[in-house]
Amino acid sequence: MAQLGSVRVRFAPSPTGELHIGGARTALFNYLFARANKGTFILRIDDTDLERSRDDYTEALLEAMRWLGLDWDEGPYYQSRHLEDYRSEANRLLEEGKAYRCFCTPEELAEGREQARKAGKPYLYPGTCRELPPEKIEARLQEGHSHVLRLRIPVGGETVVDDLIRSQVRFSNRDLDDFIIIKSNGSPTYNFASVVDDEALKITDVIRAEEHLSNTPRQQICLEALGYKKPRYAHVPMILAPDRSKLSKRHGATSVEEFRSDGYLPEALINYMALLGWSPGEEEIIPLSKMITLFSLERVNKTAAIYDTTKLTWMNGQYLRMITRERLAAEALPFYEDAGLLQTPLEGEAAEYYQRVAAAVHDRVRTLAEMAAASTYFYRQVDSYDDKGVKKHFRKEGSAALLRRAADTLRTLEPFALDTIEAAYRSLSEELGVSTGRLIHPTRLAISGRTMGPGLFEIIVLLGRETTVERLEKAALWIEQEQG
RNA sequence: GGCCCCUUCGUCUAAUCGGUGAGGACACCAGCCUUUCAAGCUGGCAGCAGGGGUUCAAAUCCCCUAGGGGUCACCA
Repeated sequence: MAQLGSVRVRFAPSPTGELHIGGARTALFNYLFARANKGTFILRIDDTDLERSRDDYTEALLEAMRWLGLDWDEGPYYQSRHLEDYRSEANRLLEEGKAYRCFCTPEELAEGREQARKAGKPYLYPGTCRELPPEKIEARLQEGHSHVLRLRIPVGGETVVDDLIRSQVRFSNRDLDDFIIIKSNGSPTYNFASVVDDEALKITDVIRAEEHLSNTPRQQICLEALGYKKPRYAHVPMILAPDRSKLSKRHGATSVEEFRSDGYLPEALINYMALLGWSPGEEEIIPLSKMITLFSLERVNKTAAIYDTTKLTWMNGQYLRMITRERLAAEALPFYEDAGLLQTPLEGEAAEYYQRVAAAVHDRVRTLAEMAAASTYFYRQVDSYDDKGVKKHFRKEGSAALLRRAADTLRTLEPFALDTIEAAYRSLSEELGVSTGRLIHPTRLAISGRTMGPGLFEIIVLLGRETTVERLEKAALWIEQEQG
C-alpha cells in the first residue's frame, strides 16, 4: 500500500549548536520510519539564520550522524543555497494578494509587544500594514523604507492539524497573526522556508519534535496559500533534562559528541534513544536492524521523556560485552591514548599486549572511558594502594612475609603460565596453612593497587614474571616501612 | 498571560475494542555463584496526579482541578 506514494522524510537540523540527544532521536525516528517503509531519508540543513549558523556545526552534525550510523539517502541540502526559490514563491503570494509588504519597524513591533505584556494581554501583530493602499506602498518603497513580507491569515475559522501521534489538534485562526515569511534582509523565516523546501523535496511525512506543533497551523495555512499538497505530520514527544526542563548546555552531557567522548558506543546510544518514547513491547536490547522491522509511529507515545544516563550506561555495558574483541580494541584505543597510557600507532608486541589488556578488562566496565581507567596498572607503576584494601589485606599480621613467599615462588616457577601460577598459589597457601584468598587479595593489591579487577592469575600472566615479582617485593617493603 | 500538548513504580515503558494479583527494564536492597569486582541467576521494594461522573465493571470513556512541557521573534 505504501508502494505508490513512497515515503520521503527529512531530518532538518539547524547548524547552531551540537546535535543533542533530542535532535538525534528525531533523526533516528525519521530514519527508522524511512527504512521500515522502504522510503527515502533526507538530510537537510536549515541554515537560513545567517547570524547563528556555523560551518563547523554543520560539519560536526554530519560527523555525528555518520558516527551514529544514520546514513541518509539524499542531501545534505542547504537552505541557504535556495534563497532565490523562497523569494520567488513569496513574490507569487504577494502578487496573488496572499502576502503583503509590512513597513513596521522592529522598534514599533517591540513596543506593541511591550504594551501587550504590560496590559497582560497576548500580543498579535495588529495588521497595521495589512490593508495599505497601493499608492502608500509605492511611496514607502520610493522613500527606501525597508520592509518584510507577511502572510495573510484568514480572519475566521480554524486550522486542524492531523497528527499521526496526537490525532486531530485544533487551532482557532483568531489566535494566529500575520507572521513574517521574508525578513527585511530578504531571507526567509523558518516557517516559510520549511514549507517551501518540504514541497520541493516532496516530503510525505514530517516527523519532528513536539515543539513544532504550535507552529504547524501557520505552516499549513502557508502551504495552502501556496497550493501545495499537505504532508502527514507526526510530532514526537520532547526529551527533557533530569530536572524536567528543556535540554540545554548546563545539563552536562547532552550532545552526541559528548556521549561519544565519554565512551559510549553508537549502537548503545541508538538503542537507548529509540526506547525514549517508543517501545516494541518487552524487549530492551534491540539492534538497529531489528528496530527497523519493529518500528511504527503508532507505537510512539505522547509523553515527554526524561533522559537518564544510568540506563544508557547499563545498556552500553551490554553492548560492550557483545562486540568482537577486534572492534572493542579499536574503539577503546583512543581512550587509552587520551589517558596517556600508550601512543598510537601500536605495533608488534605493544599491539598484542594492548589487545590482551583490553580483553582482560572489558568484562567489568560499562564505558570505553572506564575501560582505560581500569587499565592503568598494566601500563604504569603502582604508586598507591587502595585504602580499604590496605586495611583489609596489608595490615594483617604476616602480610609482608606472605608477599615475599609469593614472590619467591613466582621467581623460579616454570613454566610461567596461567594454570601453573594458579597451581603454585594453591599449593603455597596450603603449605602456609592459609586460605587461598589470604594470598590472593594482598597479591592483587600489591600488583594492581586495587581490590578489584580481572582474575588475579590473568593479571599476573599479563604483567609478566619480572614486573609481578618486583611489585610484590615493593609492596612487602612498603608494608614493613609503614609498620615502622 | 493566550493558545496547544501531556500525566502508569525514582527513571524509561507495557497493559488489542473498559474486566489484569497493573507486566517488563534500569536503579536500589537481599541471596546464590565466586580469588576480588563485574557479569549472570533468584527474590524483594516501588506506580495508575487529585476529584467528580458514565458503567454490573474504569489505568482505559467524559468533565473539572492541579502539575509539567511547548509555543506565541525580522531563531530554527
